[in-house]
Amino acid sequence: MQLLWRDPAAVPRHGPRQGLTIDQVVAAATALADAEGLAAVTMRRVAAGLGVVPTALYTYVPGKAELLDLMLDAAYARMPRTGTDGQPWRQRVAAVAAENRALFETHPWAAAVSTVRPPLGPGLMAKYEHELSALDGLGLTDVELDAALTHLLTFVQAWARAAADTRAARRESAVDDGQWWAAHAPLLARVLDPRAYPLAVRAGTAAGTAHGSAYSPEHAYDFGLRAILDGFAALIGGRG
Amino acid sequence: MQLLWRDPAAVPRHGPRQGLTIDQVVAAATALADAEGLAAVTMRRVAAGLGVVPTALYTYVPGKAELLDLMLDAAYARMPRTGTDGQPWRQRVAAVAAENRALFETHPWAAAVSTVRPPLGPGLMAKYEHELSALDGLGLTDVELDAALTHLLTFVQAWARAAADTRAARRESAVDDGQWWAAHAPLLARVLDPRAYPLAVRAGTAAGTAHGSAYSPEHAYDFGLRAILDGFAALIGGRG
DNA sequence: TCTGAACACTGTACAGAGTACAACGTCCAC
DNA sequence: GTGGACGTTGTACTCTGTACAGTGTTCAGA
Repeated sequence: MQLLWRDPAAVPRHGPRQGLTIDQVVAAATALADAEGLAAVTMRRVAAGLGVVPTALYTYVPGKAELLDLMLDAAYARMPRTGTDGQPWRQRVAAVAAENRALFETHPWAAAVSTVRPPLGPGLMAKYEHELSALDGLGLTDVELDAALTHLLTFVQAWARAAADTRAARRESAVDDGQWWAAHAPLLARVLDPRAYPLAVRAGTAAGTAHGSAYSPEHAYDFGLRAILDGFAALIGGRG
Repeated sequence: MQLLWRDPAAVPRHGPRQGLTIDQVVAAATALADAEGLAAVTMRRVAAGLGVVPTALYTYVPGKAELLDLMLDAAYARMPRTGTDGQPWRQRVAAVAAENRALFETHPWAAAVSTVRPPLGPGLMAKYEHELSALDGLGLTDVELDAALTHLLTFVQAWARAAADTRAARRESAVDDGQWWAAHAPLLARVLDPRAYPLAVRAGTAAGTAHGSAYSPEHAYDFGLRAILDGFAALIGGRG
């Protein structure tokens, strides 16, 4: 908490000066995560990138978990915030979703870090304030405001995780979808009996041929966002 | 794949008989995950529970990832499936959500394992077939059917992850919400200026006092499920 | 019935993770 | 000037997944 807000009360008076700053540590870790994924962010590698021994980082940060918190709050702080005053509410909410989607596209690791007991820092606060403003003025109660935003953000994060997993699976399996299908076709043909699973085979085939693969992040995002907007519309409209 | 379907073509003819079965291995790993969480599922501990050396497991399973796939498919297969024929569609869909919620409550680890390129085994197929049937007959296209189910399941899984994280945070932080709040109150009061973050402070306070904590899984589930059902209603109704 | 290949299982080993701990050197307040 | 506080380092520990060589067991074919 003190770290997140860069509390001046936490800086010591005695001793040698620190050779680095917290922001340098956070920036190095973020660069590593952007380039090679969250798994590459080890204390050893972050330290090596800064020309320092691993345990030296522990004077800047109590542990790895706190470092991740700082990375996330800093990423929140850097998010571009679109001005959508005067636009219809559906566009405003869609813009919030798009901003979060963009965050997860520039920082795929951000979708993977846990967000409960979130990093209550300046970046998150600014983000929260901005996103609430997009939902304000629709006649929702404060509690509904918070719940609606939480619902929207949960969706975008879950989608981003799925999309990232899809990319990762595609990359690391070294076989593309066609080869994978070809390799498993004999067993699947024997086992996926349309008589045993009529709906599943029908819907699965339809989705697969429509999207070109079993799961299409693009289609899932469009469908999900539309469903959420319709759900909000019912909540607003139901009030008259 | 062959493992998931217990393909008889994969059993060898020569050599000594195996002292265990795949199902025993999967059951031991599942019991461990249920009791102590996914992090406790290490090859060493699973092996120890079976009275065997860690590397012996590699004759049953190519690696840890495949073991998790098997655990998940087995859990899917064991899910109780409610019969909801004849009920209104909102109840049918709510029942699907409740079944998945129950899965994540008996097996919290299931929410944490990645589900893209999912374990295409008998358990998943039976689950998929059953859940599609709850959404069938509403006039949706096959592609919409799949997308709607994916959307619903994504929500329940994301919710379950958040709920599990909430429980974990509560447990391991050793301080309850009141103590945490008291410890950080001075800094927060200095830093959370209502003039800087008017909406955030207002909505955050409202949500916090309404639920007794910053995030209420129960409320998030009710709100989210309702929003999703309303979204589906718009999709169905918009067709006439 | 005997033999060789196939296989299950064991023990050892390795690289890499987070971080605790003691030692060393630098700087400020008195 | 000096004592104590602090930054940084090197070493070490436990734990992870799993590769690899070795040992013993079992079955198919001669």
